[in-house]
Amino acid sequence: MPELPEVETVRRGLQPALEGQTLKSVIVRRAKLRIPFPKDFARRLTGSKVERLGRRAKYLFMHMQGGDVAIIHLGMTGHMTAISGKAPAPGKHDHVDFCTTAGATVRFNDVRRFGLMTLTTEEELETHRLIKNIGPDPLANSFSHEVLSAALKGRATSIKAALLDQKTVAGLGNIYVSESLFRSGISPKRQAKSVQGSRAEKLTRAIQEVLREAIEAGGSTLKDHRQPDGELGYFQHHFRVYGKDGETCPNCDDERYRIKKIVQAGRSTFYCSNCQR
DNA sequence: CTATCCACCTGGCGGC
DNA sequence: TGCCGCCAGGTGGATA
Repeated sequence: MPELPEVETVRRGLQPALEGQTLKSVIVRRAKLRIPFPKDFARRLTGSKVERLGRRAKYLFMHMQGGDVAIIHLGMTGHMTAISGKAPAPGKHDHVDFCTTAGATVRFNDVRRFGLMTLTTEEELETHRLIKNIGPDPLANSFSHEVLSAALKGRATSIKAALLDQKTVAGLGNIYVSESLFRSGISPKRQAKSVQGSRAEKLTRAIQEVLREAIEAGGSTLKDHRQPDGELGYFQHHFRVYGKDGETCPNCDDERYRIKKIVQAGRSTFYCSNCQR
């Protein structure tokens, strides 16, 4: 499911069930997702209070009283559901339950198991191996077109590949890269280093707009994504190019340039060759 | 450093 | 109905 807007939607949706609550039990039903759980994962979290939920790019953080931080990534198909009252029997892909003393259960489900959970501390969060190399979060105050231009400078790879690379900007995935490039009129095939000046400004604006609108819409539900209350996201209805190959472009509407689907770095890209240069 | 390929997993869909 | 290949919102390690 999850690019930045979906993860942010999950964070917001889990706040009522978790923030300020004490974990009565943590049940891990599978020792390993993408990476093994720390052996003391459940023990260290049990009995602690969740101070707040944070997010950096596609990573969700559970900041615990006492200084521990649980790092959670949803991979491709991970989602989290907040259940009030008695939780139903876990299904095949319900890998973890966080149960609070207030009687709520937050359940992590991940069909493909590309997600991960691990533990660190406040002091070591910024230097954690999963976190230390990722680039700026595009919705953070520190992000700007200057930061983006600098990250793209000198890079011969395509702008599509550069934006998917979490070291450039952290949080975009396959959907929102295509949508951002469309909104800024930039071809996904253009060399990253040529996106400078006004192009970088337009792209920065487009990225921020797309992400904000998507969060507002509860993210995009293609298959797996659900908000923690079970609601679907509905930003997929606002896609302009993603998954729309063969349709006419919503901008130029010119029959001669229908939305194209190409493969870059092994991933599909959707764009209009007329509007994006 | 870069680019490419591949592995990690499961499930849904289309074609035969 | 079954089998097969392909595809999917992500990431990171190996390789050249």
